[in-house]
Amino acid sequence: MFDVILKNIGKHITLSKEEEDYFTSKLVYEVYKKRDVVLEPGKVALYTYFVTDGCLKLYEYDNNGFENIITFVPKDWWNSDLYSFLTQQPATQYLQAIEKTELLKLSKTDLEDLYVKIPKFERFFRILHQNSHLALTNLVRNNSSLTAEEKYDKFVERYQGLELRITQKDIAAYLGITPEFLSRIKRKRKKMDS
Amino acid sequence: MFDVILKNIGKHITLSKEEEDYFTSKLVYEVYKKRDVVLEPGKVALYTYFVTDGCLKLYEYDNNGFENIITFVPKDWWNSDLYSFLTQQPATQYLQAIEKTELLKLSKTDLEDLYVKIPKFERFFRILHQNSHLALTNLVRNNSSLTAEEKYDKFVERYQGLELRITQKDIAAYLGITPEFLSRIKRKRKKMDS
DNA sequence: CGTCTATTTGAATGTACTCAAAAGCGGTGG
DNA sequence: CCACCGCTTTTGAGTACATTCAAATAGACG
Repeated sequence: MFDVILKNIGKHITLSKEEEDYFTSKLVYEVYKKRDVVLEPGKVALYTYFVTDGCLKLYEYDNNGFENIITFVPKDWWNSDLYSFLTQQPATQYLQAIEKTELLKLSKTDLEDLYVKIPKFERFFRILHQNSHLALTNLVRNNSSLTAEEKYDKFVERYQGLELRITQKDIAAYLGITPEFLSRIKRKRKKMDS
Repeated sequence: MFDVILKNIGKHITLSKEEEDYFTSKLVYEVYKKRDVVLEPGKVALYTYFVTDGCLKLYEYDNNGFENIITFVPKDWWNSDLYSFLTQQPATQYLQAIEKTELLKLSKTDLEDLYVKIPKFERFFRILHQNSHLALTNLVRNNSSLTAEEKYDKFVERYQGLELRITQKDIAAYLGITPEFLSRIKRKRKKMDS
């Protein structure tokens, strides 16, 4: 049950058996059905989540009432409403399963304790946020220099096969374009392939 | 000379006098004139930079040959070509002074040593990257849901007064719009003000 | 099977871009 | 200290990429 997360952590730090046991004792396992909501606006993000199977979407509504998908959270990824989790203010984002999803959650207080008891976790999350920083910088660059068509290609490339499990509507909401326009892009693709 | 950076670090961790001295002994002070290049593509980012006065821009050229400003680095901010700094591969980004700029640089090897000798720095940079993660998530959201006009307003709001020291061309390159279009936005603003 | 939502398609529209040219401004040399 | 050069900013006209709204079709789920 903890194999996936221990392997994920093992990429950056090495834990002793005791440390692994202490860490996993703080994790709570949960299963969500398709469309189940893990976190929603108004509630405080008490946990950060690690997906062991399935996929979540992190999104919110913009001022025009459009669903704006911030990121998908597939297997082996960590996420939460980061602002809410850090400040313990009410969330503004939804975290929702787009298919049956299994995850492990870790509470803010347990994480803070973990930083103190096993400082290697400072390193682990330093590297994790550092990588997010890098990935988001790339995303910002892409979004401002690529056309919708090119963004779609990058998306397919990056999420390797995940695009087959996500609805077009959600992909459009992630790319920041209308579902209608994404439909036109895909039609064009099909024509060019044949 | 080290006041600004020690205060910056003191926001998140507390160092003893010895730790402060060890840390500052690793810093190298440099002054750049307007338009001087701090880092350029092809060279490896051996350092991460902390600006104590002035302002840098971090940018690169996209596939269409347009200058794409990733971020401005004003006083009290850290930055570098993060990918190059972490992997020690050649940089793809330019780091350049947009006005006379004073900075402190810290080498990759000294930083790695620092993580080992004073693990509190893991915490410090964990928090720093965590905050970048948060800020970049906001930026991605803004970029996909706001019009160019609204993005400009957010920019002015966020960089409080810095927009007066930056050319319109650079602001446009940061916002991902043409300088011509930014000019039209500002004209519209002036009309509405009067 | 029926309902509800997602996807496709069409036509009109809007936001931002391209290219071109004029005006403004800053830095440098005489 | 002024004049000139080069770069930035402004303005105009035409265009492209992506949206809006509407309606038809397809597909998912109970």
